Amino acid sequence: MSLQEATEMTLDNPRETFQQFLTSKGLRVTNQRIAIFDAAYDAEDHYTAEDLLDRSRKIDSSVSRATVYRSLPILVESGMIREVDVGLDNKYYLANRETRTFQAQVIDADNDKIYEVDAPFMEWYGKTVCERLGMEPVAMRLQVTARKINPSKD
Amino acid sequence: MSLQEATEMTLDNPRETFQQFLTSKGLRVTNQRIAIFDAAYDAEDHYTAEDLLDRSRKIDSSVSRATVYRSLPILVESGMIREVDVGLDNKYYLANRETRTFQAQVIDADNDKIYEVDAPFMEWYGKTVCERLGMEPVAMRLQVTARKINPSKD
DNA sequence: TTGGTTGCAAACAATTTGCATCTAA
DNA sequence: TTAGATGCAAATTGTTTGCAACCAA
Repeated sequence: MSLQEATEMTLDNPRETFQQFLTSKGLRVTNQRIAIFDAAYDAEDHYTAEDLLDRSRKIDSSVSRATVYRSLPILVESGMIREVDVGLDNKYYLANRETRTFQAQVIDADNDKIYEVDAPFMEWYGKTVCERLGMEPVAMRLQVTARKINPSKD
Repeated sequence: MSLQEATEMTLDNPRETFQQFLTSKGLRVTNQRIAIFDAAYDAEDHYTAEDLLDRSRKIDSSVSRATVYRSLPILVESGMIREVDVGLDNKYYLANRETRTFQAQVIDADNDKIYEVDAPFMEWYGKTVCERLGMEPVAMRLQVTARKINPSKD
């Protein structure tokens, strides 16, 4: 395996990417941070801080609630997960795997389940809205609360 | 003044409208609720529950924090005010005067100031996003965090 | 070696609730 | 008259913080 191949492999491995992020910021690579990262990046769906604590502890039982809360902003800043605050009781988080187009959230009004939906031209739309105020978008979110049209089947 | 004129006047008066809402729901018209309503509907800008408590107390000093919190959902349900949760530390509220087109929120990333902006075709867009999931929109929100393009002047 | 990191428990801040009292209808 | 509404203070919930012990670099 060439050095170049090794480098590429490394960059393909999300955990390595996260470790490099930590190092580049002068932060330490601790067992707890790796356990929390693995739990956070593996998850299929949205999760709360408390969910993440449970999942992290299955990997490293020493993980504390405080460390989860202290790690979440780091994970978000690294771009490996996204934060989604839809105004429910707590904030939700989500692994940020391939997605690059803008995502909208649809919240089922009957069970608070969150769906992520591609909304590509949202980007342009947000920019338009900002222009009227002489501003430029830093982040944007379309959030739709909705209800199943035919609730016979759930 | 005819009876018809009197009725029209009544319906034009927001406080009367709110009182009628209370009565129609079998809720009592109390001094505190009216004071809170007046404070809430008069406000020019967004406000928090705590802001509203201060404003209400200037009208009726007996208003308690608990009553403000208990009244807010009623005010929202009456349609006289709107709730805007942009994921900042607390929820914001806003008098809902004439507006009928869809509103987007632009949050200044530098000072957390919230701007309400008309976004009429959002309505259609939200519906489109929902259709893919076999749902219909109950409420929707476009929220854009943005920054002044030329921050020389604030 | 040593400054960043951790777990713990206490602290916080926003909101909700139990209860005795009050009051609109 | 009486069920709904209120004020107060205590409780709850999600999150943050101070601090002594710990450990990655």
